[in-house]
Amino acid sequence: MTTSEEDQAPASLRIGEAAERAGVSCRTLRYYEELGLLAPSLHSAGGARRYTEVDLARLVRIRELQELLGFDLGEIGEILQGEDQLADIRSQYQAASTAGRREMLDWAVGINDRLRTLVRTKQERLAGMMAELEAKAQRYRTLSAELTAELERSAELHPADPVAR
Amino acid sequence: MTTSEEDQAPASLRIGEAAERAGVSCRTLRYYEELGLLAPSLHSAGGARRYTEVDLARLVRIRELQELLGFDLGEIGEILQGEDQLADIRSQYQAASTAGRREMLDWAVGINDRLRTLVRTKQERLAGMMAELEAKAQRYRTLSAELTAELERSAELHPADPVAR
DNA sequence: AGGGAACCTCACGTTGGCGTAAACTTCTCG
DNA sequence: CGAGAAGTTTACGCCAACGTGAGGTTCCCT
Repeated sequence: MTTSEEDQAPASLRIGEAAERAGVSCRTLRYYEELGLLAPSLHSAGGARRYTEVDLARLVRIRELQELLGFDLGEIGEILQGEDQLADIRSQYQAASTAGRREMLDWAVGINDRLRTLVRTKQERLAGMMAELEAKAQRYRTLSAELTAELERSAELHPADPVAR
Repeated sequence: MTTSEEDQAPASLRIGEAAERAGVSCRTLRYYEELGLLAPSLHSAGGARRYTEVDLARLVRIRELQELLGFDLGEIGEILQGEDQLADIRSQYQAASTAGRREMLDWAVGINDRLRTLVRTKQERLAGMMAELEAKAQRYRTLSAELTAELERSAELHPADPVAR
């Protein structure tokens, strides 16, 4: 009956495992920590970093903001900060005044809006690019057919083609 | 009767105009030229760069490959190179042997396929991200409603609120 | 218990993609 | 035709985002 604990296993990963699963280097993880982007939620007795699945999810999030949306690590820090504050609100719901909560919420909503707009823009640009690429692919198919026809004509003119075996 | 000339006007832009229209700096244009990515198709008598609309389109293409797809300038060079060769095929159609043309065409098709796959992948990841963002936005709306309700309850308990004017 | 793999903290090195200053020439417009 | 704006080359500068040792500690497995 572990109903109230759900997934209590910390499932702690060492830095090498975490890095490999996210497709980055150990150095990158330590660098993110140095920038205050991602701190392992646990440490071994000897001081080795231990990452949870939650940490890993955050890492993946960072990489998406970086690679997909093209933010630099400073901007990513600001974005995550707002969300972290909101997470705090939910867990310690009494911590802030109503007005303070409203302020934080509005801030997070603002970021969310901007992100969604940015994603939409990227989606549209990508769609445009995809259209061009497909048009080009179509032209390539035409060209390829022409070349094949040319080759066959040439084969008819010179039917004797020495082929081994 | 300029039927056979169509758009003969070179519409040549100076480097500053070209840069501004593409949203980059002059230095960037010179740098791209240095890397062999983008050469102005014309020069003034004194040696000043003159860009055509075609050049500008190429510049926009470079920027899309860079910002949207995240290629570095070296990779972009390789991509453009294949397409340039193919453009050569079409204009000087006699220049290469049939086999040679087939080879170039296959190369360009390969690049096109890879690009389309990459764009598709990005589109899917962006869609996933958008879904998360919208889910989050929905949660925010719920939270906001709760806060508003809380505020109104508080207003009923303390109706006397001194307001100027 | 012991030994190799993995981890730790400095701290300096590297690379891409331009920014910027200097010294000079060219363009363009009144 | 003259002058200020814009362009040219050359060359050093700069920052983000890590890479790469060095030298030492810890983990973990048998």
